[in-house]
Amino acid sequence: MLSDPNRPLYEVKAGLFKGLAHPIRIRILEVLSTAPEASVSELIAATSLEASHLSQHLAVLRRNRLVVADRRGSLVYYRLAYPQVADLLRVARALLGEILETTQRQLVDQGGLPEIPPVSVPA
Amino acid sequence: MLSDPNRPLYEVKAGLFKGLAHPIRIRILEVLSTAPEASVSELIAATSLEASHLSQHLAVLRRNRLVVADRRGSLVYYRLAYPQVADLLRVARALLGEILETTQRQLVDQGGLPEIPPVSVPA
DNA sequence: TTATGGATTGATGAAATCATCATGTCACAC
DNA sequence: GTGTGACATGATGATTTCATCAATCCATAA
Repeated sequence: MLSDPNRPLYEVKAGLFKGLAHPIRIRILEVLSTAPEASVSELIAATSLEASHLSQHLAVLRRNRLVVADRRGSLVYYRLAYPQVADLLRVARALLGEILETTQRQLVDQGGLPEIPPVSVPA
Repeated sequence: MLSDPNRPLYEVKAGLFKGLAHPIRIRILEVLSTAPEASVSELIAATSLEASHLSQHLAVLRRNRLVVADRRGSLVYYRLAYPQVADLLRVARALLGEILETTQRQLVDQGGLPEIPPVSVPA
């Protein structure tokens, strides 16, 4: 595998997922999936994060080419770099729904009552 | 956001991506996407990893419910926990293709010759 | 020019992850 | 029972990521 010509590709792909591997960044991308764009101020409002903390995560998303930014006047607007990012989130949500549902059912089947009422998957 | 009822969902979803955020694990999932199942020995052969190292990554995948294992005799067979995992990889590959293509084009447009010939996206 | 609001960058320590190696478990043969 | 092959788990340092805070940059207003 070390000499696999596709190896760099796996790295890049893993980098893509790495960009997604944080709740805050998922949240940011979800917001940008529902609106064509959002300024940093709007994102601060939507996430209630401290500016610099949000900015750090935006930098990660930029580095992994998941979002693009452009400055207009004194504000910076962010949007998804590709519509496929929204696709990815959609597929992930579908998979997640399956996982949660199955896990839930397994708990019930094992005799123990589910501790938590069936979770809805709105996000 | 701290009081967002969907917050735990973002965490679970991020956990999902976290499970994917490593080249080796991507590689493992790609192998399992093309075959209905594979034993650990077969995965060792496919990845040329040391047994315990592979096992660690398989544990991560199991914890994040991306694969399931069952033991038959003295061998342990792994397969994707849900077909949607393959979907996710497919969508990721499509997005990755876009990213690489666009990045490539931007480099050319900026006047510098691309250092690397156009990358194919077979994996 | 200075000041101010909006956003990013840099530096720090805490926390999680990765890679390696040693140990432990499970199934089967003897 | 012992031994062996096939995997998994635990412990360790090295690396990376996260969260917080201070400092900086950039655009506009005064």
